[in-house]
This record gives sequence, structure tokens and C-alpha cells, in this order.
Amino acid sequence: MRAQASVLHLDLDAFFAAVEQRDKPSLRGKPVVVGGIGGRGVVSTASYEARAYGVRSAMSTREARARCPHAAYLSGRFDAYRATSAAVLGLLRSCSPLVEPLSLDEAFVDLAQARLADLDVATVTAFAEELRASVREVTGGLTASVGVASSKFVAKVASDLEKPDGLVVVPPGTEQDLLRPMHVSVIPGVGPATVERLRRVGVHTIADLQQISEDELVRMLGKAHGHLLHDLAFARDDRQVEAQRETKSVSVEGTYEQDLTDRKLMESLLTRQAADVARRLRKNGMSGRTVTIKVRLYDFTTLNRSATLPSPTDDEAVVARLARRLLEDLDTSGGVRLLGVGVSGLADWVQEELFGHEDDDPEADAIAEPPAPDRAGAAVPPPADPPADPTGGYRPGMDVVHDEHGRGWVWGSGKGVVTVRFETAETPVGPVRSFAVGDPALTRWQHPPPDEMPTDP
DNA sequence: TCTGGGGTCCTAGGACCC
DNA sequence: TCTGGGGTCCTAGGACCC
Repeated sequence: MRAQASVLHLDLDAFFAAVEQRDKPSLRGKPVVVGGIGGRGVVSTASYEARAYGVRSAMSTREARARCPHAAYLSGRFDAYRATSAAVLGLLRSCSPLVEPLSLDEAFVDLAQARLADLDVATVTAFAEELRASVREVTGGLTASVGVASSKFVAKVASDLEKPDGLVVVPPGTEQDLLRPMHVSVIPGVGPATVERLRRVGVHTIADLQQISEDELVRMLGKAHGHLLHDLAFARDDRQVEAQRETKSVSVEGTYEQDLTDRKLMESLLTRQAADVARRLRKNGMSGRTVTIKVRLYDFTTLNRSATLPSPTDDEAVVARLARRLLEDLDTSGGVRLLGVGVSGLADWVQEELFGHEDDDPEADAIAEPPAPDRAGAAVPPPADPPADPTGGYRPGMDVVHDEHGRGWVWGSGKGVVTVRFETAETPVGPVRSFAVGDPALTRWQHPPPDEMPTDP
């Protein structure tokens, strides 16, 4: 906690939905929901018009559709969000050299480093109003909510108070008056599990939290969380605004429309994800030593398996081989709804560039299997290929495919999976099977004449 | 057919080393 | 034949954030 209100928190209102409404005037004033639009999707952002129907972030899209069937459901255009976010960050950095982005739509600004005459409440209030007007200009009309206070914690709480399009400046010395009546869940880091633990000992508000001793909180919540919560309850927060933090891990994951049971398909999906991760590592000049796979089973049980290489890699073949090997130990017979691959233990350099090629080091690939025979003779690695179309060009409801057993309609495509509903002797709407995009078993396909189009179930 | 995707941080236990 | 003790690395899981 500083003596003056020198920390500003800015939060763009309903950001993804607002960008969509900005770019598509027909959506303005209407409910817009951005998120996963498949059968297992969840809401990322709902416009305020959609929130009026009870649609919320993290709600399943299925439930959102039930509450607000007439909303526009969009899967998101992250390039547009990134560009808009960059414009806002540029604006903030023109105000203060010390800006800490928290996500695409949120950032802290250290006003002590800004060119302000002083940090009086009146001065920072005028500055914040000007800033909000500037955000509107550089974003083409998006609104931001802003909080200003003597700490990160209170500034973030404050920015939420008058959403959307609001500004709250908390005068130094009044922080505890503001916080005490509030529910503990306003504290960042207090989620459902912590709320429940606190509820069981009768703690609901921050005033209640102030009554619990620090030792008791540490016993209940662990060392780090306990000490932090005790401090925050009394608005004690010295955390600095930190410019750019370094990336610690890179990962790709996917939830599939139907649970996966075919191990070969899982392997080919992991291989594809490993290639995506490795490509992103290379693009950012990074490499990492620890490969992790994530497997979510049919019942939502989530397993992680990891292994650490002797030296960092950005080679998709190495990541893929290790990922497939980690899968070997897992029982996936009940079905898998999510697969993911990640790399952590990042270094911003690749070891072989400093110490020669990794093949010179007998230990370099020790934990993984030896190089595949088809790779051994390649003197020059092929250039990084562009990301393959995850639908493989298969169009749901449009294409007919054959495998060795018969013919079927393409029912879904995406994330490297083609789902096919096969015809049987009894019914034209038979069993569903999934294949990897590019599976040679599915090379014969054709476009049916319009009168053969299947009707949607 | 409840429950995304990309991250961060913390905890706890075991291996290993001095 | 009695189990110290600290530090670091690795692995697995959980909570949380937007």
C-alpha cells in the first residue's frame, strides 16, 4: 500500500463481444456471445445485452443458448482482439513506462512513473477520465472501466465497481472502509474452493476475514495463500507493477466433440499438437526441457504426465515422441474428452546452437527413444511447414467418405479429427467413427449431389 | 452428451546430494 | 541397526485467472 493512489487498473468492458459489435454494426445493441460454439463449448465473453438474459462467462454454450437463443454465437477472432489490445497497451505505455498487462483486456499502470503534476485524488481522477476517452478513440469506440487506488488489489476491486464504462478512485486511507462489507470472493485468488473453506468457519465478508488470525489462515489455506489473504484483508499490498513477465510454458489442448477411444487416433492428435507447440516455440526463439501431456477422461478426471529432457528442444519430432510415450502408461479405455501437449522449463535459446548439434551429445535425447529411421538420413531438416488445416478440408454435411467398411457422411471436422456417420444395411444414419485428418483410410471422398444432402438430426 | 483454452502459482512427496 | 538435515530437482495434482 502506497501513501497515494498511484496504481491504475484498466479493464475493457465485455472485450471480445465489444470488438465484434464494433466491427459488425448489425450486432450493436444485440446480445452477442463469444466462445466455443461446439457441443462442449463454454462462453468466453457475453455482451451486456446477453448478460441481461443470465448469460455469463464460463457457462456452457448449451446453457447460454437455452437462456438466450436469439443471441449471435461467435467463435472469436483473436487476431482482431490482439490488434485492439496492442493499441490500448501502446496508449498506456505512452502515459507511463511501467505497464503490466494481465491479459488481452486488462492491465495495471504505475502512475508514480507517469508525467502527472501530483497524485492527488482530483488529479488522478481527471487523468483517468482523459485516459478512458483516449481508449475510446484508439479502439474505435470501446469502453473501459478503471480503478485507481494505493495498491494493485484495491485498484482491481475498484475497476469492477462501476462496470461498464465506469471510474472509481479510492482515496488513500479509505481502503478498509470500502473492503470490509465486501464478500471474500472479490479478492483475486479466492475462488470456489477457498470460498467454501472460509464459509465453513463462518467467514463471508472481508470484515469476517479480519477476525481470523494469520496462523489459522495459514493452517487452512497453506503458507503462501494464508499470509497473502491475511494481508489483503487489511488492504496491505505492496506488490509492484511489473512490466513484461517472461513466458514459463507453451501448450496446446483440445476437447473433442465425441470422447476418443482409439489409441492410434490419440497418438496422431498428440503428434499434431506437439507440432503446433514446437512451431510456436521456434517462432518465439524458445525451447524447453519438460514435455507434459494432459488427458481428461470421460468423467472429467484430469491426468498430467511429464518428463524432462537433458537439454531444451524445439523439435516437433522430439516433443511428439515423448508425448506419445507418456500416453502409453495411461488407461484411456473409458474414453478421453481432452488431450493436450505442453512444454515448460523454457530457455530463450536452443542448446545445440551454442554447443553444436544435439546428436553429438550421446545424452541429449536420452529420455526419449532413438531417432526414427525415416529421420536418420535427413541431412537438412525440412523448413517449418505452415499449420495444416485442422478440418483437413472435410465439410460437415457436404462430403461423403469411404473407408474399407463402407460409406458415410462427414458429420464434423476440426482439431485434426474427422467424424463420420456411417450408413448401415438397416439405416442410413449408422454408427459414428472418428479419424485423424489425413488418415489414409479416408482418402476416397467426394461431393454428393444436393438431393443427397443429409437432413440435420 | 453439464463443465474451453491458455496460462500462473503453490504444495507435497520422493530422489539425490553434501 | 536406527533413521539428522538442508537444498535442489522432478513429478503430479489442484486452485485460480481471464
